[in-house]
Amino acid sequence: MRYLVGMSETVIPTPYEPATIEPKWQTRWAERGTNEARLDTAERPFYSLMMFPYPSAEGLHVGNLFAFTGSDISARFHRLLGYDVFQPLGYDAFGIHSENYALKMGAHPMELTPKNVANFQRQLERAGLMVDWRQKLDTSRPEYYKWTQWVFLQLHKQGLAYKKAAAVNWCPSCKTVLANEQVEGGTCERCGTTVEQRFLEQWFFRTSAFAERLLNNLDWLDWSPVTKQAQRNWIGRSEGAQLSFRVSGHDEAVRVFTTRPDTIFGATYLVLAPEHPLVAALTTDAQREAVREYRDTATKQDLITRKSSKEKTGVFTGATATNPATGAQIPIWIADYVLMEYGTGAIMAVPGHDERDFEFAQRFKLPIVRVVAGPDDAADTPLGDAAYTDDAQGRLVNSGAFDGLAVSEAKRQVTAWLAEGGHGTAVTNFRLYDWCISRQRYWGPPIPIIYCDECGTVPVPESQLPVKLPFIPDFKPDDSGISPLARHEEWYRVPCPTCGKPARRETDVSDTFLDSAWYFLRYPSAQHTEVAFDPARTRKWLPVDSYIGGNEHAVLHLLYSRFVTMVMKDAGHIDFEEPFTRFRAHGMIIRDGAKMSKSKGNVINPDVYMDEWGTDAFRMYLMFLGPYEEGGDFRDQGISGVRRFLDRLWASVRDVSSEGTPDADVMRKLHRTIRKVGEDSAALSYNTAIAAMMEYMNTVRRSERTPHRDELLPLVQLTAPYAPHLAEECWEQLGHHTSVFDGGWPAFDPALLVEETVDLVVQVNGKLRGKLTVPIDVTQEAAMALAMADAGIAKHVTGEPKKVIFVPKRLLNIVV
RNA sequence: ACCCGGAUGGCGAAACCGGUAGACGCAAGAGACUUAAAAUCUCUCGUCCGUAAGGGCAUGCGGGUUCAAGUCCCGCUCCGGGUACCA
Repeated sequence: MRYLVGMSETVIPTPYEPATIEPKWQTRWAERGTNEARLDTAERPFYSLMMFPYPSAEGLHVGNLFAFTGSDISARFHRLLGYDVFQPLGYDAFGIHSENYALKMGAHPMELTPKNVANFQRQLERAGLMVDWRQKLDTSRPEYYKWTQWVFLQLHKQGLAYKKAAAVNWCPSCKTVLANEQVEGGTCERCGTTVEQRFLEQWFFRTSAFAERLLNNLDWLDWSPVTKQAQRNWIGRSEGAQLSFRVSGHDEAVRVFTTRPDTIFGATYLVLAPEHPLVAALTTDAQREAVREYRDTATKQDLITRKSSKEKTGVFTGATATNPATGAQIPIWIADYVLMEYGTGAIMAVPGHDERDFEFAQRFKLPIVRVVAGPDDAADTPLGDAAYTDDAQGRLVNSGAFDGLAVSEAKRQVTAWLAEGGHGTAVTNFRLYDWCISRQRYWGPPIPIIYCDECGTVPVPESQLPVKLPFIPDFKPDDSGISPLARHEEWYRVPCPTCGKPARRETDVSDTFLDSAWYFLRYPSAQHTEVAFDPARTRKWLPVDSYIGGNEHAVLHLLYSRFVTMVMKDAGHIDFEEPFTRFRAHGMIIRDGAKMSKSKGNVINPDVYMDEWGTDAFRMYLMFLGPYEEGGDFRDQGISGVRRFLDRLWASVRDVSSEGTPDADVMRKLHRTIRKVGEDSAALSYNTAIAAMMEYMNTVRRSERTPHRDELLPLVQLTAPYAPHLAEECWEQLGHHTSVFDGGWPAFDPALLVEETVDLVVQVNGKLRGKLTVPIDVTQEAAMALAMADAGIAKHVTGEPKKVIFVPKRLLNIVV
């Protein structure tokens, strides 16, 4: 350090003051349009997307900032690599979150939301993100939801939007229908109230028709494996057979889905879901009363009791069916452990080889037959107190001609045999169901449909969009189960667009997930008023090159976005069917080992930390506290280390000299650091990239010389994605007049990475006994000779070595 | 129950393909500077035995493979997330 406090020269070190330089650069970026992408003329477009927040009144959460910063670093890094990076951001402002908050505060969402958005905007601008704010979106603005409604109409046009009465999850507290995804363990995801069943006419999208395609494309998408796995599980493909059981004395057959057609010889009864349409027809007079009673309890019961009680219940219908394999008459039962929503709503029960059927059969004293034997079982080995479900080892028994076959082979042969006899076919079944998009709420885009007595269901003509959400003071839902809009005749009474006769609007609004299922298509064209997305812009920027977000959206948002994109492709609006080429799931920030929540009082207000430490230090700390894709534990003390690094960088840049030549050892370390930080930044290993920069900073300072300009300038560039304000300021200090982000990424010189010597580890019997500094290309013989010349090593080697393992550049292991 | 993750010093964490376990940072201790404190700088810092040299033990637990295991295999325990009677 050369702070000469004397008469001739006084250099007063300027301390690093984020409070001064951060606003300075934010203003300058805005003035110069630094963060704006060349939307029409970009040569190497790179679309960097982060999940947009819903603007809560609490303001920006650290979790948001953690997510955004990680994406921002990736975007800035790509820009430095020479890409034209477009990084937009907006607000997912519609939806139950916002509406519930307004209800709680006694405010109106139409007034509250803009305030929350403004607050978020203020916080986000502080965060120093490289966002092109010209393209900002707000899903609750008519300019946006006009096109959300347009998206609905495209689906409707293709027959992919339909209406049906469905049992829905009804939250008596939120007074609304919930998607299955919003129900957690039978309770409302938002308020924890026990969910009930109700029947309502709902709009659905045919997501299930895309199940196979949604599944197959996962094979080639560059996504985080965890996210792909979550989607695969959600789509839930299973192969099996659909089989028919003829009902004795009736024309009907009961169709069942099974993944174990090989066990049909052990099917000793059938079970229908209580809601199954055949129940009434099959039930015998003697059983009618018992069945009616059971059915009533089951269907009226709320979902939590029905699904959480493991105890099996059911009732006999009095009817029997023929097992097509054995010819036996088997009883038909109804039980609520069979779900109407999955498969055919009916099963063949094989108690010997299915745990649930086993339990049920025991309870109701139904016959249990073994048709699969394990390697240690004989055909008549009793099953004991559990079903035998091992399909990898089992072989068929008591199954006529199929005895002895392994399960997988038996599945094929039995299915073929049954198909020949006209009893069924092989089918693939999916767990994925259609997406219910109706919400009986206020704060969402009205579904653009009109009901006319003459013309039926009429889509609102595109020219009449948007169907504006009116300002109504009584937006609160009530338990009538209808939308608040249905109380406003002046709004819903409209002439039919086709015949002009009096008609009425659909009063439901659509699910928030529809808003976010296409927003990435809108960003590049956010200012276009005539189209949802401009064809040229879309061709240039989409699909998204990099999408980073939380894995909590693995199955809903990401799946719906993929679905909508496929539909748009099929409709000819775009020429790709997968919206996100690369997706990475980031981790979650916890505090003191627990998720942050208001009730635990461990919530972090980013403003406080940005005030105290500066935005750059806060950003960098968030990235340093753990692996980005795993998250980490937030600790207040941890920030000081990152801030110290920035202080040191600042001080070194102040001290820098252009005279003389840089230190050769420092330069070697520098080039290794450039390579490491580049690789780690690309891989989202931000914590180790930062560690490498710190290490290099230490090297520079420990050389105890005035740092040379060439030693520090590249470090400033490496730091830029992480601490953009500081980097800009240092870059300017070092004599530049344009943005550091237009200065490129430093290249490393491979020649400087070549090592001449290496530390060779010497082990005796696998134990570390010494280290030798040897030429990089040392031979085994030479290394051995050097090792034996080292007394500390030689004393462990008694007699002739039995074996010597030599790994060049790494180690020598002498086995005695 | 099932499907994913994860478990490494006092703490957050590193460790490419099996090859020096603990990089980087926090906290702590000692020292320098200071009237003093803060800040800054330097050093120490897994653990046990030993004055030291040196040696033993250590990556949730128990086995195994290997010259060599945090890393691979088998069997568990605990924690986090997701799904949940999916036939």
